[in-house]
Amino acid sequence: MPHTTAEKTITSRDVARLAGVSQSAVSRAFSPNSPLSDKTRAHILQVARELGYKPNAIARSLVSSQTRFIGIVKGATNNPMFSELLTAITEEIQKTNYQVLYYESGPDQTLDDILERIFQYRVEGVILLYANLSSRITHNCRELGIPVLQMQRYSTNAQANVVLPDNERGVAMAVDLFIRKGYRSFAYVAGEMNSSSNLERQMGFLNHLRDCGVNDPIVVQGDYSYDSGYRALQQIAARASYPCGILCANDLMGLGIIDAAKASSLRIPQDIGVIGFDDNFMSSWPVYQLTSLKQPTVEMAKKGVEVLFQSITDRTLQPTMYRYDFELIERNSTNR
Amino acid sequence: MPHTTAEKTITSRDVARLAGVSQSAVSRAFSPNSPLSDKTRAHILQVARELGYKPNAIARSLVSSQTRFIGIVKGATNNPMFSELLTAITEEIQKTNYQVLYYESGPDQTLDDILERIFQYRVEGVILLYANLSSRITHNCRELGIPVLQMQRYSTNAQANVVLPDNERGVAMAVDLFIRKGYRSFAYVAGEMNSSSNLERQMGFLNHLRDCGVNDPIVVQGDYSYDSGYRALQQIAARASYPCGILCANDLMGLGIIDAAKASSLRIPQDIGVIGFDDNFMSSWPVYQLTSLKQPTVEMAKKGVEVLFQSITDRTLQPTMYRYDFELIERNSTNR
DNA sequence: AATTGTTACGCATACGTATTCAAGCGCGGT
DNA sequence: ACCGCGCTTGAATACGTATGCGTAACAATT
Repeated sequence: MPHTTAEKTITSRDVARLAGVSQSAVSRAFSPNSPLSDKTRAHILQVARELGYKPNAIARSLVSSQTRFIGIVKGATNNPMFSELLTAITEEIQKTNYQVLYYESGPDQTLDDILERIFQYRVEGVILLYANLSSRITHNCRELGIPVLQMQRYSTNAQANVVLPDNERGVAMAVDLFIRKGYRSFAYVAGEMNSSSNLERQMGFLNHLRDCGVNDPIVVQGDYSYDSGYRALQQIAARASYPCGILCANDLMGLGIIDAAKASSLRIPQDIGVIGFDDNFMSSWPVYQLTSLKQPTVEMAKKGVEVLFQSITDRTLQPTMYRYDFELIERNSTNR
Repeated sequence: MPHTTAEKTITSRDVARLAGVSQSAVSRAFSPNSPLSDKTRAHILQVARELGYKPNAIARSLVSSQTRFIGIVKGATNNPMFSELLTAITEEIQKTNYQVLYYESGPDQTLDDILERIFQYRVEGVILLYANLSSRITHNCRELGIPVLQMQRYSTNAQANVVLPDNERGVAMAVDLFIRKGYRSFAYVAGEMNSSSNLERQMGFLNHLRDCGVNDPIVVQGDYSYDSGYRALQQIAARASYPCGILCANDLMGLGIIDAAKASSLRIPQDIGVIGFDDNFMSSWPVYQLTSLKQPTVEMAKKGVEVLFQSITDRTLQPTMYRYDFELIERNSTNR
């Protein structure tokens, strides 16, 4: 398609002509470590500014075969923690000279389309921001030699860098707190079944309880949503003995539990104690005061980006996994 | 920097050689409307698949001077509505053959950096996703002829396309509901002062109240946060007569109001009625049941993207503004 | 003054694709 | 048999930049 505007784009040649130097000099003027005398560099930059010249990153990408694109693919979720992560990761990438190509992954069918874009735009690294999707993107990216970072998702056959919380130690902290506070019966409200976080948390919870001599915790299937937490309480109430410690695979369900408990005139924290994951901003609100296991999201974002860049720089590097400790934020929901 | 991997990148020439055609034929094979016999096209695509060839979008951009990038700049906020908007807009763009370059705008100093990236990567259109930042990006983009879409933010000198809710009619609906339900005194909890949404809502509320013969509503300054809403109630309680209808510039503050009211043993909706904006997902939770003015975010995202693309296609087009009606979601917080 | 070492800079080319132009081809109409 | 037309295709070029290589300029050393 032809240019519809009459404006001519200003190239390094235009600057060169006006500055009385060669095009290469202009190019070097914009590459800090290129050999060029301070004097001419200053002159060129001056002329460039007057002309309103901006280097064309696309052309640069073509010749250097470095696009400086990082693809971020985020799954559908309304858990605010993923938005937090997105923000933290993006800010981290913005500190470098890389750009974020952002993709929203809806139902599975869209994955092929996203993959196509990632390949065609020669994205140098991919960050996966969801806990419960297939690992197809990881697979295909690896096939093409594109380094991958998975946040919040464990892979056994991981050909990807992985940054996630230490769920096992997290649930241990939760169990210990429950026991220390005198809760004697236990329940787990599960998140989506194909979520690796949920799997680890559920297994860890049951295992650690067994180690503590508890063999019959109630397990209710939820789906990470507030509503599923709300409904879960009714199932728990039907079978629980009190005081009962309820661990939820995320905060949203924990908040649902609390509201349902109030509606059932179960007392928190006397009759039931609740612990969630992720420390959503709502959890600190006075009506909730939900005890939560908080991930060091900013720290994890930093590490993830760092590791991904290492993989990009050194393509022979083996993918690695980093576990981060939760911080247990004690609030009223366990304050017996 | 030289390639660190030994893998050679596969180009259209490689495909051409193996398929026994010219490079131009390969190029045409991947452009649906280019003249090429079905037979050779099929053959080329077949060979391309075998070789694992993917067209290089960067090179394509260079020659066609169409990057197919849309820049999205999102402001710092933890209002979930902006995440919703981001999702909706991104999905809409993904239906086209454009890519999203995503930027997170922190404090004002980062704007220059973001602008630099937008220009250097030859972004074809920019979407601004915040209500309370300066219009510097809009200005600079217009100078360079880049079309801009502002969501949620009105500009008087708007050289930008603008999509936002009809705040005036929204507050009118709120006032009418309050009056119909019998609230006789009124208060407004303001959002950040440099937010255009807040300005319109505040002015509209006061004006429409005056039209209804109410001249002395209480106005409390908040900052869109839950906490500021919580604190606002105390100031309102000190001066209000009951029943009092409180309009909040967003839901988060409304939720704060509700929690604070409960703590002060003020009854909702008998003593005070609360209406917020944006219908956050928390607002429908049973403990809150906050009446809210909901924006048709998906519809607005669609229109915004559509308008932006029109501006990109026809650069002579004058920027336009679109107002969308709120939907009043009545819940218990006004159910006197 | 001659030599060496160092820095500054221009020339030419390459990156991978889209597109213009012209050529080749088959085919039907006069 | 000739011309003209539509359809395919290839050759050549352009997009805007980075960079290897060679040379010129200049400083430092003998």
